[in-house]
Amino acid sequence: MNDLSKILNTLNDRQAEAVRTTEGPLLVLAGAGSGKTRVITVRIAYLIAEKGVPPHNILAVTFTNKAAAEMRSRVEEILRGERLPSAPLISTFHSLCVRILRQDIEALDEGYTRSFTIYDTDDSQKVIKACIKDLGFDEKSLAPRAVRAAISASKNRGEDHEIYASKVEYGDDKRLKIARIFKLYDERLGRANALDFDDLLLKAVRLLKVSSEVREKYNDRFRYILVDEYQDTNSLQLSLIRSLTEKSSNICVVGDDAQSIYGFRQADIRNILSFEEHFPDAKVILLEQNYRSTQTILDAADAIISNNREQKKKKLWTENPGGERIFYFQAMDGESEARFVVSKISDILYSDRATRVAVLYRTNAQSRLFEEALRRNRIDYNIVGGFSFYERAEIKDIVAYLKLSLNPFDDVALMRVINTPARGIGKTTLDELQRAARAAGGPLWRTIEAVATGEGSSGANVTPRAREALRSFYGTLKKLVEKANAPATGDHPVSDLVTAAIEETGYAGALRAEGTDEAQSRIENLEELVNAAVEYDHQEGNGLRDFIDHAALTSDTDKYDRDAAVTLMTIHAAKGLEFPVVFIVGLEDGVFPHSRSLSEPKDLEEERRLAYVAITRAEKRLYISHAMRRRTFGEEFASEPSQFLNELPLEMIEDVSPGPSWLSYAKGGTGVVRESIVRPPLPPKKAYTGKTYNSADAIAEFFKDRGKNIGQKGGSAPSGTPEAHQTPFDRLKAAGSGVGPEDRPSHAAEGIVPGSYVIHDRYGRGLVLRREGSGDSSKLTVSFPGYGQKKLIEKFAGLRTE
DNA sequence: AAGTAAATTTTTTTT
DNA sequence: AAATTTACTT
Repeated sequence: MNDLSKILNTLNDRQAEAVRTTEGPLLVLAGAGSGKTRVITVRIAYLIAEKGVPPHNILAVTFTNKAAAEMRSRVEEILRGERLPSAPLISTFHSLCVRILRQDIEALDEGYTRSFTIYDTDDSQKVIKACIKDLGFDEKSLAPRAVRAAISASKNRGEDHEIYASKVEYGDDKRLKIARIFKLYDERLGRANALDFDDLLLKAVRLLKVSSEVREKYNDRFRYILVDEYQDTNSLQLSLIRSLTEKSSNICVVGDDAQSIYGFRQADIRNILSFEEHFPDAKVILLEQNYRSTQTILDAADAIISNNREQKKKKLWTENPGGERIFYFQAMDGESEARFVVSKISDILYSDRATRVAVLYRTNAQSRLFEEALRRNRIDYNIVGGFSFYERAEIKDIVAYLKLSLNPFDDVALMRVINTPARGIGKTTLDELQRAARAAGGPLWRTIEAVATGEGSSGANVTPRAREALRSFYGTLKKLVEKANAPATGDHPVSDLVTAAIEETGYAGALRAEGTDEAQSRIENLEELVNAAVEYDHQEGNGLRDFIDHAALTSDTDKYDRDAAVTLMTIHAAKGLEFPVVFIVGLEDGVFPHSRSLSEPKDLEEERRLAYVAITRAEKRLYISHAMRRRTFGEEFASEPSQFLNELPLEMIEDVSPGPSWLSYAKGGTGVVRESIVRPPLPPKKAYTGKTYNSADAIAEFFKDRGKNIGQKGGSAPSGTPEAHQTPFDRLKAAGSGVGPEDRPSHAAEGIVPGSYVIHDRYGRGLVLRREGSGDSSKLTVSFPGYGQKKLIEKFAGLRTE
């Protein structure tokens, strides 16, 4: 009996069926922790070893490099010892498209050549910014960022600028402008022989549509296709898959609609829900047995997700024991939350050095507090996301030189390095060059060439000094271009080219001359880049182009070290991973769920799925925490517990907060009245300026206020919410404004403190952010979803509390 | 043209 | 609070 059949025997019936169903369309609906990756990897091995499918006929597509790398190594593990004639292609959607386009983009006949450049988000935004400026539009009303997002969304729906323009409604001035920017942007990208991230998909899809020859070629090549995380595919990705499966229809997709969390990238959950319509005669297999988590954790996840309307009913079950309850911690502020998490991590690592812990947050910005706390305690950690190696300025500079050496028409790269290091080519000169290039309708490089060589008319009027500087820059770059394009016989290794870009451009020289610590660390980073190139030369050695593509398409997520004891990352980045111990932090309304998701029920459901993903990462133990106050943009705000907390059954939560907490309130309402229930109202934000309850003064203040409230007889319960029928959420919310249900004042006005909600006749429900003044002249700043922040005179606004 | 001070912005989530 | 962009000197 060989290894593979041994492995097959360890699979459950459903999993084995998914592996053995190799022909025709197959949808595997795989719940969290149901052994999805195992099924995919064993299936690939099965196709090769059992069915005799040549490996290069197999394509597996993932969303992230991390997932692709993981899959590759696990397939290798299973097939260890087998001698294979070729390797299956396991790739992300984006690298697959790059691969196709590098081969065949010329068949698209849109003027692009195989040496096209890839623009990252940053590059695109620069082009868009320039477009806005050149069209004479106002940057205030048309933020480059927002325009980029609109264009990207359009492209991900498979719509180019013409379709976008055709959908603009009459009189919609803003979209009309965006349509014009969109058009100009695409023209400029075309002229620079550049594709943005979205174009990679868009053009590949179009190429397969336009050229039956190319389509046939890849249909013949990829006879067995697998797609991971299918619930996250968008319409472009669906088109791509459909084009590639015209002949074989051996398409296996794996996913979980409950884990669809990329709607913001136009992922369309209907792709997985309608798979059987898109691919007739599809077979569907459900994987519902969870091997990862305790029953408690699954129950918690189920409790959250069952608040969603849109979902395919699935019931996860496990043979694992019930396990511990979920630990809950309420922190005073973000810092104390981080201290709690780190002290727990410290305990956990002390008792079991081999365990792995993850801290999961909604946004990257939240990582800082945890990093600081971990560093203070000298605990090593691994952070995923945020700033990646390839995003560092010095790395991007050198990569820009390298990109230019392959495609000098890349205007963005050219502008990036033309005066980096400083060569005396200033703003005046650059403006003039850009103007001239635009007038000539050609790339910047041509204009510079004309100025530097004196051949032809550049149309640019530059000072003699600038001309001299340009001549020298032109010479430097020209040499780099020649080196990169040297014939294969005298081939330069990539590392040589990288070194040349660092040294011969004067880049390293300028840094050394600086002599600061920062410059030193930049030099070290560049050394690391050279090391990466040396490594690359040893391993793959597919030339400079591949190296640069790799840099463009690699996010830091594949730097993820699966053996690290402590990992910090966003919930998005954690998808597909599992950890014995998980901390979900920042469970506050506005943070998680994110404030931008509160107004649309659709968005809120996606946040809920995100919560589901977060919870189901945990194997044995789960901590959830939130802070009462949090600093954002340097200002401190009162924050409320996340509504998701209220969706958890209280009996499965264990409170480990030091004093009374929201949870005590919530539980108190179920019959147990604790003495410590009464808390002071949260003072208006102003009273805090600079102070925290850590300082002695503030603690004194705390007790002073506390004394006032104890024994105070509360008024009637808020209208429409009889106490007996309060939901846990209502109870928590009452606590959220620092006012227990018993203590709520009868007059609405006095209940309006920052952090509480009010109802306005016109704007509806809003969150009170700030209160200024008192009595008749008091003003409130209230944030109304859909209307923004409003400043209201309390006396005239006619506000009601809930 | 380059360096400094002041003003403005930043936080979803990712290839 | 930190980082980035713009406006002002030299």
